[in-house]
Amino acid sequence: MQEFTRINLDITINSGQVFLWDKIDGVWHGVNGTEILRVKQDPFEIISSQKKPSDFFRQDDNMEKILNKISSDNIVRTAVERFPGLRLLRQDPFQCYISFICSSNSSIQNIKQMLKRICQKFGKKIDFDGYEFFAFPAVEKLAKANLKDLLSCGLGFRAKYVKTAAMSVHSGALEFNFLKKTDYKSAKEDLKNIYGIGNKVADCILLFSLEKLEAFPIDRWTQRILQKYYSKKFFGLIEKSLTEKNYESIHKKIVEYFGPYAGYSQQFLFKMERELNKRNWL
DNA sequence: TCATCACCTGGAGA
DNA sequence: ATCTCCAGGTGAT
Repeated sequence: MQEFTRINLDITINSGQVFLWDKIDGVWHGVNGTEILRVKQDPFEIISSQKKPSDFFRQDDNMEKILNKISSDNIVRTAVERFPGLRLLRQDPFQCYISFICSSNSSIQNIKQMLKRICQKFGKKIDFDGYEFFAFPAVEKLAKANLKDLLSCGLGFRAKYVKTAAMSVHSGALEFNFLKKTDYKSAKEDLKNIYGIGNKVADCILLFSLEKLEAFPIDRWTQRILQKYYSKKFFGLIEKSLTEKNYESIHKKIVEYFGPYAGYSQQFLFKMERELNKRNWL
């Protein structure tokens, strides 16, 4: 196996993309929609509870080409050299959608807790690999959930977002399969019409579950990164607050500069900066 | 259009 | 111990 195709599970799973993964007896197990995945590092092996091949790790991406392309930027190249096994993931869209709605103004620990409780309360129990798991709930389950039950999962003010957002999917107002096919800009507009979704959350959903590799989520960390390493390149944009118009013009410049795989660039930069400022966020 | 603020909750630091 | 502050934002004013 070539070095650039080698996926590092620890690094990838601990890169802020997913929240429902645990290492059990040295083997990673995670919830992806209705399936449970069991993933071993060496030799690399993915087993799904649904006994179907999984493309969760985007094994179809041409990493040689992508890494080569994004490495034309020196900072990104450094990050790629440091974390060559980092990958974007291809998540179940509904789970990703709800996960990042829950992420607003919260910490990773807290997000994990909320999502775990949501699964336990609303998801189907699955026995797999000798362990007990809870799948991510069906759309209908969350769309019809009581606000009270959602609150008991620790969602707080996000409970109403989750309920409403699930209803939008259930009613057919929002269609993930359509968003996958349509272009970045219009998919993003559709997502942002959902109660509880702004620019940052929309970009996470687009990048992590809807095949939009040019999405570049800008949060506090990304802002810090842009200010630290790219203040000259994006002069006049990043020191302002992230207003609606400003976010859009930054993103435009970002795609101009980082290219069509800007989302991959973001993931590497993000990982490097988080690691640099490492505290207790695992 | 733009800045400020409240918001559930849990953990860290004073 | 109790309090304040803040965390990978969003919506309302």
